[in-house]
Amino acid sequence: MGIQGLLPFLKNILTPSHIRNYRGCTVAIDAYCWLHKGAFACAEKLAAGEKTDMYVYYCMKYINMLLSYDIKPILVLDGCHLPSKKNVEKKRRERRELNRKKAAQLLRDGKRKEARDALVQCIDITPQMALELMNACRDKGVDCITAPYEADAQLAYLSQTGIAQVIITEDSDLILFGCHTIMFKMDTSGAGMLIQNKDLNKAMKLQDAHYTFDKFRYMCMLSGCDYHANLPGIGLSKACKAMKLTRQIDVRLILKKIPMLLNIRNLTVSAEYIEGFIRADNTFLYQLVFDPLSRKLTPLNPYPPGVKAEDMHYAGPPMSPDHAFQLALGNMDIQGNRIANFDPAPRSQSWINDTEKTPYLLSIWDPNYKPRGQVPEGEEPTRPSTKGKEVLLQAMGISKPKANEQRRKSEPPLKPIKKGWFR
DNA sequence: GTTGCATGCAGAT
DNA sequence: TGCATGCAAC
Ligand SMILES: [Mn+2]
Repeated sequence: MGIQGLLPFLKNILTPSHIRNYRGCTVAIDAYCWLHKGAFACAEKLAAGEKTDMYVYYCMKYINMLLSYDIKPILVLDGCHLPSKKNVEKKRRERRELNRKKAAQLLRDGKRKEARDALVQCIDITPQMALELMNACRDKGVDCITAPYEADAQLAYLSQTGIAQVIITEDSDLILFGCHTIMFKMDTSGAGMLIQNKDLNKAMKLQDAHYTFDKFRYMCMLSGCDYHANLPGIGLSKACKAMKLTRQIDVRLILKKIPMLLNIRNLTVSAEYIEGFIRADNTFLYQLVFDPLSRKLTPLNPYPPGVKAEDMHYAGPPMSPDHAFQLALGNMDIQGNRIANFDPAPRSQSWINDTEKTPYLLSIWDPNYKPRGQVPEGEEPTRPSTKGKEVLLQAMGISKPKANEQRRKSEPPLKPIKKGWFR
């Protein structure tokens, strides 16, 4: 459910943009956003259990648009359920169940229109539906990766490692996870609203010297997040005020001072609240993700000294490397059943000609793949200006290059990757 | 002004 | 997977 009211809170730094500004770049997609919207196009059939692939076509409409702008899409899907999110998932299940019953009653009353509206609210995206979309994408040479846990953290990892220059989502949580550049509300034409991590201090109206990304994240968490409730009566505005008033950096001390900072007498911050807050913070910082290059599980950010994955089961219980890899490829469902036999190896044959100069256009599973890196200062890139569509498609193993295509010289390297440089 | 909660909604004909 | 909006209450 993200952070309630965060996007309106950030309206000052949300800028209209178009995905064509990222020609030649890689864009990672929060696939379940599209899947859920696409499922509305065929809600009756899905609810009735009939076969339909209308939701696949809905998503491919976006994919094809991205390809038409010479953009390399990476589809990112949600994986296993996160212990930290137990409450939220329970709420969602109850909501779907409520709507299922409501639909049945309305149908008995003969109110077909209302019944359909309720029915629409109880459909769920199954792993089989996600697999159908992955197959359709792979037929077009589009990379897919299933996160070990939340797609949120996986997308942030792709952003921070310079694999993806833009993240496409509808979920405000992605901002807290530390993505550099996010496009919200992108329509089928490619228009959307862009937000950049480097602008967050402006939204809080804090000077650079006093701003830290930690403060921003604490502000959001104080107003309530999927992993932890807010303090009663505290929303984004008051949380922002509190974070502006303190120069403290210790989370525990900040939390204890909240009633004083906001001058709220009958507000107590229990020890349980503080410990829950820290677990939630660790879930944002250290949730397990899958690194496609090393093909291993890794925390989104490096653990502090002395901390191990076993210490943070709530941020994703560790799983075996092979399990994580097969899950990432979409070959294994979250229960551990084998559901496909996709082998990324053959794709490395698409390593030809100009892809030596653009290894970031290869499949992320290709041994020769290299991330493109960060766009300097988070600006919308103007390079490469006219790299032909043929190069991208060719690199992705789709079409042949034109015989007399004019070639640009190799581009200067972009800013090297430096994880966490913005903190 | 800010929060809390209930309600409606996402596509396509 | 999520957001927007309206309105009552503090
Ligand atoms: Mn989320």
